[in-house]
Amino acid sequence: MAYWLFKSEPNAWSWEDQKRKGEAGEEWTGVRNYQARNNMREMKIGDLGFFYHSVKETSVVGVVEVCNTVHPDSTTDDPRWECVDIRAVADIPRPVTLADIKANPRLSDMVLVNNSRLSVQPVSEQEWREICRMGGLKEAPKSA
DNA sequence: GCCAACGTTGGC
DNA sequence: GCCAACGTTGGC
Repeated sequence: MAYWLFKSEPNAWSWEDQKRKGEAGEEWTGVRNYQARNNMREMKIGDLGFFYHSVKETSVVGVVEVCNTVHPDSTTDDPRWECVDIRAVADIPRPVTLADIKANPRLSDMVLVNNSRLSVQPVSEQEWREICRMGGLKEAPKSA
């Protein structure tokens, strides 16, 4: 069971859009970066992730679950690009901003802080619990 | 809107 | 295989 973080610019694909897809979830398309793709290759059904709004809000706003392992990205014919499917699991009661994360020494090793351009990134269990706590989630959501 | 950081492309 | 040029991302 691993933890991840998915970044999206809300103008392109927002947490609201993701929630609208409900239980069925949606393909996480559009990744054109090898490192991010390789992270998706590692994902298993039931892995949990944070949904992060980049650019405008710069905050963690939701929790998602991986509901389909990696497969070709339907938005391109280029066989190099693959993606997983994710579905919304829970709102973060109090969104955790990038400023909050940067201000927390326990999170100083987060990829989000040190490699801001990687759009799909791993999150350690400690980081996962800390952000859940900061966001007002009493306990980290369990996967179905 | 600017710019730093990073990734990719392509000439040599 | 190196590196300059270019494009994109994303924080501020």
